[in-house]
Amino acid sequence: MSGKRGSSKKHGDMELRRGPWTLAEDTLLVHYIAFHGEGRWNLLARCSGLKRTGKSCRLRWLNYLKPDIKRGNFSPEEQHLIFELQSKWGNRWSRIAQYLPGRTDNEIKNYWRTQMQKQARQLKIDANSTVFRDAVRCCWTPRLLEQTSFPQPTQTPHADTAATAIDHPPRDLVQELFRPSTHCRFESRSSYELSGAEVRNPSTSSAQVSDLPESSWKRVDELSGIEFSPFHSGSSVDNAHNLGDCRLPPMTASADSYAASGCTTTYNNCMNSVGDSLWSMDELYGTLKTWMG
DNA sequence: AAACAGAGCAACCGCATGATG
DNA sequence: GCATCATGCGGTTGCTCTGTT
Repeated sequence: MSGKRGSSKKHGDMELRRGPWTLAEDTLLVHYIAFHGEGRWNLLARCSGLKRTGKSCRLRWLNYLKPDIKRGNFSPEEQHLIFELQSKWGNRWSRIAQYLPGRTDNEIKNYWRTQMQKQARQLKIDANSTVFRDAVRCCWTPRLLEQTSFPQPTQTPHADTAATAIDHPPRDLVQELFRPSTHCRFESRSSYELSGAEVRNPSTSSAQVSDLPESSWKRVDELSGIEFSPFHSGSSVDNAHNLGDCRLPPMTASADSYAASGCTTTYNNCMNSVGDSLWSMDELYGTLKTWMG
């Protein structure tokens, strides 16, 4: 990147400030917007007396000063929604942010990078890999669901209506998004290879999801304006929703049998690494046992 | 207590897109 | 159709804080 933060640079005849905003600048910006409203950021930058670019003013307002911005940790609902929507859409942070009222794309982006990629690092798995997504879906999702209660939305968002504000994502959307996790199955043999490279079993990969009536998924589309059909195929992003059938080695099998099958690394890494972070070991074991009956 | 490392996050940049003349 | 400007988005940087040694 050219230029360090905190320095200033010429813009026409004016010396532009950069770097962290001061309280005085914040106050000035807030008051200006209170009187003149948002938008026309370059004009705002010139007329407000702020020695900042319009871009900088906009960013500061949207990411920090705007009154409805929510602060603090992400709730389980929010965490799960971020995961699901990122799986679906990739790094479309502004789009994802539309479904998390009060959260900014920047905040979500930072959250994803720090939290998710930290988990992936600990598991020694690529955060973008199917292995990691499956691990999160099967180990983390149920825990989030336990902690989750979704009040009815006050308004339904639409993918093409960026300015629509909601208090919560649509209940049906969330239920459908979360549904695949309830279909997780543990089989006696892992379909994963070492080092994060995965081999999926195409014969069973969507069996559980396919049990769902397609109409229910279409209903979600109508409500949310976004496509969550698990029946679509094609891009990897779309395929991320075909993961209703999660495969991990059974907990009761011996280590030797895993070693023989050559698929212990991912699983062991998972079990050895997750205890101090996203998942607690006790809860994870409990969840796994529940699933296994 | 000091030094160091890593995480978190605010802010910057380049690029894409849309609006306007 | 083209040029210019404004706005928005996603990737990246680097400062600050916190935990560890």
